[in-house]
Amino acid sequence: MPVTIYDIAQEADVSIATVSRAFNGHPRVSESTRERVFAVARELGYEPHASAQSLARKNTQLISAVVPIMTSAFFMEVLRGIQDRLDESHYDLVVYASRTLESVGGQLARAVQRGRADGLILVSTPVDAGRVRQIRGAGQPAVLVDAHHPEIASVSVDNRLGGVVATRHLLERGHTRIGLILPAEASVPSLRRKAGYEDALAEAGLEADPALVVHAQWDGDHHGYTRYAGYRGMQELLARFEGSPDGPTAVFAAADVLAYGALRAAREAGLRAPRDLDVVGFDDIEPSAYVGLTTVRQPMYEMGKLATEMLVRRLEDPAAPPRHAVFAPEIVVRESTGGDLELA
Amino acid sequence: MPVTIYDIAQEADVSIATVSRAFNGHPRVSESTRERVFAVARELGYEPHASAQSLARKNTQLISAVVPIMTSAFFMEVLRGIQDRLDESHYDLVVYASRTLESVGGQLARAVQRGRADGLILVSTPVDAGRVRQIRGAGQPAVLVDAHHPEIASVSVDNRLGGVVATRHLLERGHTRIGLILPAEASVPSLRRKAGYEDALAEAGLEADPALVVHAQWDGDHHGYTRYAGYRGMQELLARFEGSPDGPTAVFAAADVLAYGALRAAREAGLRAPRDLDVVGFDDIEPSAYVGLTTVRQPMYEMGKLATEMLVRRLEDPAAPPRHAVFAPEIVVRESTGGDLELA
DNA sequence: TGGGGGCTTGTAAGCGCTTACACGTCCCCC
DNA sequence: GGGGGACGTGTAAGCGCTTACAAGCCCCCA
Repeated sequence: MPVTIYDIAQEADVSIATVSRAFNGHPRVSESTRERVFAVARELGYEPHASAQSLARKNTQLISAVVPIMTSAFFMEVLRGIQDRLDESHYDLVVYASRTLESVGGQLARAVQRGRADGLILVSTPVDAGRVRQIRGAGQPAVLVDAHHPEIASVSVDNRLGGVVATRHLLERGHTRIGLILPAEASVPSLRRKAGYEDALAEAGLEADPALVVHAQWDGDHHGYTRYAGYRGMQELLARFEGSPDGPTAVFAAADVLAYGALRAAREAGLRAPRDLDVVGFDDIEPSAYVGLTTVRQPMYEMGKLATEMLVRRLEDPAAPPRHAVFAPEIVVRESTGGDLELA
Repeated sequence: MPVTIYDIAQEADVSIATVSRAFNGHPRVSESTRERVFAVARELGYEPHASAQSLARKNTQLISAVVPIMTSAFFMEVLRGIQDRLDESHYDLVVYASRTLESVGGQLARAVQRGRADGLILVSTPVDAGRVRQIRGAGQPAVLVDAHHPEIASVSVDNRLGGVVATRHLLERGHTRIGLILPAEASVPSLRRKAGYEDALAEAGLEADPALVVHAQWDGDHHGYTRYAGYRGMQELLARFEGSPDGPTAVFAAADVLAYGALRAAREAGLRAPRDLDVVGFDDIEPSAYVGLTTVRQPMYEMGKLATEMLVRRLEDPAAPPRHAVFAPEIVVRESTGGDLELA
């Protein structure tokens, strides 16, 4: 039989209220009683019952995170940040990793069920009016990561600036014919990156050539964010300029995974980065360091940490207004654009 | 104010018991009543309160997974398997990602708190007698992944066989001087892999040369499973045979991350795989496909899925005996030992 | 026509905790 | 010496559900 607060009360010869107070650090419990209660509890191996506490306290000490698995490597980093911040608190983390953007709705519904969790972190999930209603209806504070909505707190990166930074880097290396590989399904972040690409070109007095922009074929998975999509995208780009002298001498892929595929396609076509072609990605997920990909870094770990920080703060002080934090992305120059090898 | 079962009962003019029955699909509720209840519930936006249900039903519909973050890429795959199986059930997942093996104890304690979750999945976490007691004491079924203990159900890979397979592959490619890079902190899996390495050598009539085995210097992180450790390990291996003709012509790294570092060190020393040196890893985490690393594949996704399957089964039928599933690892030949490039 | 049985529903007792309110002590000070 | 606080503790009412038990109803058959 599991031992309950009643067993402790009886054994320590006090009421259950006192046991509860002792366990919750209530100031008005005499030192001697407290010690006796703890002694008995230790002896009997008592541990409060989480569900019972949740019901009585009206909070679960749980935070839920909803993430589309499409962002796996990205998500790992965000998760690390979340966990690290959570370790300093009393919250545990419930993860809803949906496989597709369509299933996010269902996951979200589970995440915001009454009495399930106290707060919500939504990663890389676009929110529309319906979602906002769903979230607000739940009455739990929420923070978006890698997404934005005026009514909900968020942590993201300046995607447009990221596009600018990537493109400028390529321009500085002397390129004027710069290809752009986007995911087929145009997400808001990818569109902002494209805008940055165009802005940087304009800044340099260059006109954007639509022929240099490809929306990488979507194979139905991960909403177009796959190596395969990047591979096909690069092939198409190369095919467009076959035999022409106007082909791209550099490529900006709107996500690292796309860049990996692009690099592969280039290699198969006999083009090596950076010898024959410069390639820049976006995200800086872990493998990028291994493969030496120059990329625009999103501080994923920090984003997860900050989002959690904001959420925990809101939980402690519900009156705190939602904030919108925007990180400035930085370029990490590696071999794919002639940078140095990295040590480790 | 949140709407409770009482509101529905009142509005639908039935007792709360009937509302509860209707929601739980109890057979003895008339069709008309059921419909009325649902109609009212939809109208009022009712949703059962998870904590209250947990308390009354004595189950939480939550499963907790404890993972050392050291296995991040590995864990991602396992997590995918867990999630996919969980999606078919009513369980949600609480993730305890500890940063070090030391902190696993604390995470475990939280995971098995009374009333927190119904079952437990422990990934890559060695369990000793104390842990077993901790787990059994919680009274919730548990399954280990990438670990083993006679008393607890588990899903793992035959690590010794993996070592054999990796080494045989190298032997078949004509190598006789095969280096072995292990993590500094000898874990059970890594020791089994080493045993396999030795067995395969013996099988080929070769004697294991201790000078070819290095325990990669530990930088305090991830328990020795880092690229940096592999990098230093490879450097040491090369240093040992500097100027000697007996140096290794191939290397088996007991984990992919170690192999990444080893490849880097080799490259810096002017050695390219597979031109000058063959390299085989272990795990087949995602980046290995990108970098073209030949490796021994652990079916991480399947392991996560099966572990969850076993756990859910135990939850449905507590009498079911714990099983021990062992997968046979397979080698995936890629460029680092002269294999083909992979498409995507 | 009366009694038994199957349906449907309600009553009420938990599940294990938290906490508002109240009560009794003891001490201090005027 | 009596009143007012502080302090420590107990009583009991929830928190929002589930479910055993019982009751009412209707129908059927002897």
